[in-house]
Amino acid sequence: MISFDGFHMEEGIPIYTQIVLFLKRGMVSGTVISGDELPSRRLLSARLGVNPNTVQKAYRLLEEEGLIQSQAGAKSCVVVSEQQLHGLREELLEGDVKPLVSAMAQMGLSKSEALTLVAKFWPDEVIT
Amino acid sequence: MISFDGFHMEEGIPIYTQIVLFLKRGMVSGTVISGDELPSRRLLSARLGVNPNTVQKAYRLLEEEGLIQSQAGAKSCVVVSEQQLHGLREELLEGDVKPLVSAMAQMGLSKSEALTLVAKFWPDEVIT
Amino acid sequence: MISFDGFHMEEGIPIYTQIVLFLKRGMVSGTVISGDELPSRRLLSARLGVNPNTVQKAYRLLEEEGLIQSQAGAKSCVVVSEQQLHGLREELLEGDVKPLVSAMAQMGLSKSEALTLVAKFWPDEVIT
Amino acid sequence: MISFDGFHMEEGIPIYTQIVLFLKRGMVSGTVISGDELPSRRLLSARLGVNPNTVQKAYRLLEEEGLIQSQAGAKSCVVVSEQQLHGLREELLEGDVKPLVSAMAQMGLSKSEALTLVAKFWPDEVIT
DNA sequence: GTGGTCTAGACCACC
DNA sequence: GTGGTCTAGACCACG
Repeated sequence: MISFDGFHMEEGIPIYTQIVLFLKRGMVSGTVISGDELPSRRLLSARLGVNPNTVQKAYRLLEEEGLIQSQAGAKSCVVVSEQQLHGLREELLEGDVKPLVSAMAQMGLSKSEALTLVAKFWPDEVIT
Repeated sequence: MISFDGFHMEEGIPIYTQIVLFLKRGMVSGTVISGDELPSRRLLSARLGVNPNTVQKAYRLLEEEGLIQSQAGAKSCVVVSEQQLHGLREELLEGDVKPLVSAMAQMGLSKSEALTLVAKFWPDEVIT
Repeated sequence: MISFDGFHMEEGIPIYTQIVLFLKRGMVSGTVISGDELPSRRLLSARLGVNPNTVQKAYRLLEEEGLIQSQAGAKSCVVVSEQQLHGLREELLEGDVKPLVSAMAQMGLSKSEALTLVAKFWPDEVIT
Repeated sequence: MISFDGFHMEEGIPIYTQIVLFLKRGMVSGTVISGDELPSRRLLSARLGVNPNTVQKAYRLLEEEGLIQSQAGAKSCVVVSEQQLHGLREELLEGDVKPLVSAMAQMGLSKSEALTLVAKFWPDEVIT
């Protein structure tokens, strides 16, 4: 069962989009792999404090992309190919980094200032 | 008169929010300073291809934050204190960098991988 | 044992409702009479290709209307009085004919056009 | 502006389906013709006592069938070709008459009994 | 004022 | 218990 530890809601972005992104990022990072079971609509909606339909919409979008499979009465589970993973990685990096770079450039930051800032906000590396 | 060169719309974010952010970023970067005149609602809406009401909403929000002043029959203009600028800078950096760091960490990237990526996406420095 | 020959599912109407209607119509037509045994939930669900719970719900509704009787460990059977039959007939005819008449009137058909259409769709009379 | 006089809700059928059917029947009858304006989502939802989204769903389905056109900020209006009208007529008659015939046949009525019943329920012809 | 989207709660059929 | 659908209310961008 996929845990949603580390998930935190962000204002201004549709919740179902945040759920979709969280799972896609997990797939790219390898913490979410093919065969993993997704929490049910009810369980996750209770966990996140949102409506079951919001979770359902996220799952439906992922299913339309072919990243998960759902069957009535059975648990939904992840089914993602290596090829899809590669595409996902590109898609996510573009979507995350480009707006940041655009915003920082608009704020007049130089490349080195930007890198320093990102480094500053990066959480302390944990030795595991 | 403030130019909106470099402004480009992004899907999924309310347009008035994008206008507000563009102006705030300009203030932080120093390209938008106290006393600068804002284009009229009609002019800017035509320039951006959006509805005048959308521009109006952006201006209203900025005025409520005390960053611009509007008077009937006169051009709106920027009025931002040094103190406000400092707060703005923190607010914007937090809002831009934190989600990126969060997203990249979720994707399993290390700090150095993230920095390399940001550097890769940074536009070539222009000698002006 | 009541046969469900001639039963066919219709989309957009709850299945349990269709089962209830099928049996009520059989009672009105005389093909289902007091004392007739109903197929077990398991048997009928297999026969119709639906879930046993769906059959159970249909049987429960009929029992609440006093049209059938169920006893633990025994076959359910039909128990319907002459008075109930009369009421059923009115209820079903109203429920079936009124919407049709309403729909056809909305479509601008005259009474005679409507009758011709019904006649046209009526299956060929079978000599038995 | 299309009037919804004569519309009455029926239990057990999705409301948006009833709205779609009402309009389709109007098109077939000629009371709803190309160019007619539809009431706005808000107006009709208030008129019928339902949620604006329910009306919107009906309108969206009709638009996907190419029977009406919607534009943000403008009234939705009917655009239906002669060819579509012919197909609509067949579709509606099938959908209305077939279930009735099926139901009456299940109740053991003969063709002539059925016709008599339909005639009996038909509203008195009005001389206009 | 218009239509479009997001979030929400209840019900249904099914395992 | 599961996923799917219908109805509902608030917000957004737009004319």
